[in-house]
Amino acid sequence: MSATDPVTGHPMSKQRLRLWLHMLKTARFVENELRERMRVTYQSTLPRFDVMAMLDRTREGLLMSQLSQQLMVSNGNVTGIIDRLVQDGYVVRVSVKGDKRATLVRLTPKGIEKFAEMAAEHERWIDELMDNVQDQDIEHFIDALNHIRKDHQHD
Amino acid sequence: MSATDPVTGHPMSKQRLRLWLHMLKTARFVENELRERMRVTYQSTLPRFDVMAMLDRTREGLLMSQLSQQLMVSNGNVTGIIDRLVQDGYVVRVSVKGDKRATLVRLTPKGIEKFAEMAAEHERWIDELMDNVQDQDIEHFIDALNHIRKDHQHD
DNA sequence: CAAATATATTTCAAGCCTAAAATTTTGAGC
DNA sequence: GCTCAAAATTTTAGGCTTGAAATATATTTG
Repeated sequence: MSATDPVTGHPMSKQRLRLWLHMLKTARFVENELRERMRVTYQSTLPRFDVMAMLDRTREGLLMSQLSQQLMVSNGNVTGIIDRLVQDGYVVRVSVKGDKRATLVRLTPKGIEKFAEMAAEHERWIDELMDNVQDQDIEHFIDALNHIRKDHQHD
Repeated sequence: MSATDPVTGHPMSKQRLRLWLHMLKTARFVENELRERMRVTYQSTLPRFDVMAMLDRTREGLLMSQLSQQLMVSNGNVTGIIDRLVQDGYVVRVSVKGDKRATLVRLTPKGIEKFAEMAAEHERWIDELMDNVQDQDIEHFIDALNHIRKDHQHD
């Protein structure tokens, strides 16, 4: 039916499935930790943090469609998250002159300041959660991850 | 403040953050693909598949609390997913004699059959999505993943 | 045994997420 | 200018997810 591992004789698909399950479990573990810390420390969420991170990298602002594309989430989803960030005063919607359909979304000064604080803490959390991963491993690890998406995605 | 990489001079925390972002992106990509295929092919979802996979491994059934613990999701969450699986006739709730608080959850014959079909297809999907990952890499990859959870979790 | 505490589960409110439909605006082709 | 397809966004319905409160039962302790 398909390729088998020359050493173990197991089908490759079983190995890849095992890899995927481990990856899922690890990602879930880290995400659960980060979510909880975001909640307790900042009364915020990971999706909100992700959106703010994108906006922080492009201070001129981003279109709703650019946001959802970059974050790999649906359009409608971003609408709700931005609604709440606007309510909290971290983000503003700015109309795009020349195209009444589009909306530009930007961090407010308050949002920029808050994000800086959160990002620094977020980085410390990751550093702590991953303190078992040593530098020489990291590049190989990232290579392997990119390998998975190669041929499928173009970012 | 913290350790720096001897080669690049960058703080380790930046490297780890980069690793985490790549991992998140890759996991999200695979999950999005799988979700879509589950939806189109089986009119089902990944969370339902995960629950059925757990139940398939323990045919005598599992307690709600065991399910939520193993899957690393909340109690209330599992309640809803089981509700829908019961509606579809894939799962039954069985009362535990000797403890009226607890509920055992089991796959029905229909559920067992359906899961076998879905699992086979699921494995093929993973195999296809990860066809860039070769066998010699996989064990290192899994090691690195487990390294992250080490000292934090005990499963 | 009664009271308090712990355990198993469900319910609830709120946020996240998706696909699909609806809305509004833009841009081509006529 | 009109018509129609494409584009940007929001809305909607339904499922997933959480933490916290509620419910019911079991166990421990005084």
